[in-house]
Amino acid sequence: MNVRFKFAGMARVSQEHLDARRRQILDGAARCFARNGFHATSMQDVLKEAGLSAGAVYRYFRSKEELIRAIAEDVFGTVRAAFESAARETPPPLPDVVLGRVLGQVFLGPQAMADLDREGFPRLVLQVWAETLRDEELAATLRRGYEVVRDAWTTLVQQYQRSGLMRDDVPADHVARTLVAAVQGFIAQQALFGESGIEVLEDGLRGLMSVPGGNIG
Amino acid sequence: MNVRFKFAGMARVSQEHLDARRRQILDGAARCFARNGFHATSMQDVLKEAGLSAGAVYRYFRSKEELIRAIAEDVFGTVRAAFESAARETPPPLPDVVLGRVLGQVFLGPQAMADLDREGFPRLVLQVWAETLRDEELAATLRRGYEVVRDAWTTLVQQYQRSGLMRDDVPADHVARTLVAAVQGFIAQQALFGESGIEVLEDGLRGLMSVPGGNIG
DNA sequence: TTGTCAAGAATGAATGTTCGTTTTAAGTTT
DNA sequence: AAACTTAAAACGAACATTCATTCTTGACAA
Repeated sequence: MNVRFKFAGMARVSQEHLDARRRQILDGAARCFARNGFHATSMQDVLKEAGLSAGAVYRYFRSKEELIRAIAEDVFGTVRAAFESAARETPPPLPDVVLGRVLGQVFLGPQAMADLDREGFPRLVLQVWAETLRDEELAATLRRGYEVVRDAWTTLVQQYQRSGLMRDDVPADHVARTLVAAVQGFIAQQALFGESGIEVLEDGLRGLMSVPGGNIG
Repeated sequence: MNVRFKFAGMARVSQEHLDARRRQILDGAARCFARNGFHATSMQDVLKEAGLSAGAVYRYFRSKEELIRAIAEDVFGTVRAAFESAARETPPPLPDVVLGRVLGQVFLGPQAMADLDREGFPRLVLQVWAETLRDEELAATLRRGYEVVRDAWTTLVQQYQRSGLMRDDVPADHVARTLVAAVQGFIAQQALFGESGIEVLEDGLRGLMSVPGGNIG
């Protein structure tokens, strides 16, 4: 390279190389963690899966906890992006279609976690949820993201209500939370009981949408 | 000694005492595990919480794994019982009511896990899900239980369909899975975002039930 | 009732192992 | 050869589990 000044500490390898190494570690770790959880996976498991030595990995992540957090935030980001992009569609499709879009994005979407196969990702989500219960910083991050998602979905539901598509005597954010819950539950089922098509949730919502009434309360 | 019959293994303390000790260990362990997860909880944490020594605990449970499995199966049982009893109600109430019953049972129900407070139980459920991904024996148990629940709920949905309450061009078991997913997702939300009333899910379903149409497909 | 005793129940310090992390030495690139 | 990265050995801490020991219980003799 024709750089004239070389400062002490100047990187010897390109930024792309550094980024690729980081991603190589994250991908290997994600595979391990999806398989065995964070705390039953040793750093040596991660090293082997990533094909690197301890020194290498500890150059990119100061500790196992930092690695776990990086993975968890990747997962948060992927899921959150799926929820947000589906809520932004105009005009808003009916709930069954919206939830189908979310799941499509989560499982196939713009490859934040490209390296994980379709069954790996839901497993990782469950591990991240469990870890979130132990790590107040992760919990705070998740809550912040969830608030944004819930607001977007509440707005979506209010559009249904204003257009007369949905009764407006139920709080919009209760409906929003329920839709989010359906997706979360479906992800849990994918992890626990194996893969199944997105149409399961779509059909399920269509069935529910055809039930008249419900108690006024 | 002129004792005529002395059986080896003759109980020195009452069966109630043994049962109470076992429960004391399970309750302490459940509190620890709900707080910190299975693998970030040491046996010494469990011992302290239960107020017993290592030897005492290892008399009742051969290993940490055996303790984890006992806890997990308690959790499975509690959730499964809630799903089953709600599905058995005749005549079947509308979906919003049925799901409300399930949640009521899970959070307040016949105290299988009496010792855990309301926020503790959903946390424990998430930890058990995560552990289930690592333990094929737990996974098999969960799948067996889930099949029974899904069958019961499919039957319930078929009753809706036969009575004309729900369109019958969607597979009943897809609707059943969706209802179960909504409950699972709600439990996850309880653990991750804090408590909220059962009426959130009830209202949410009522809102959805009032949406007409949905694509035929 | 009271005292005795064998066996079950409980203890907690000790054990060997495994973990995350650091250090050190060899290698690679420019 | 300088600048920097990687590999591998090594370390202390923490872990699950064991075991020699002490305490407790309840049947039975008197």
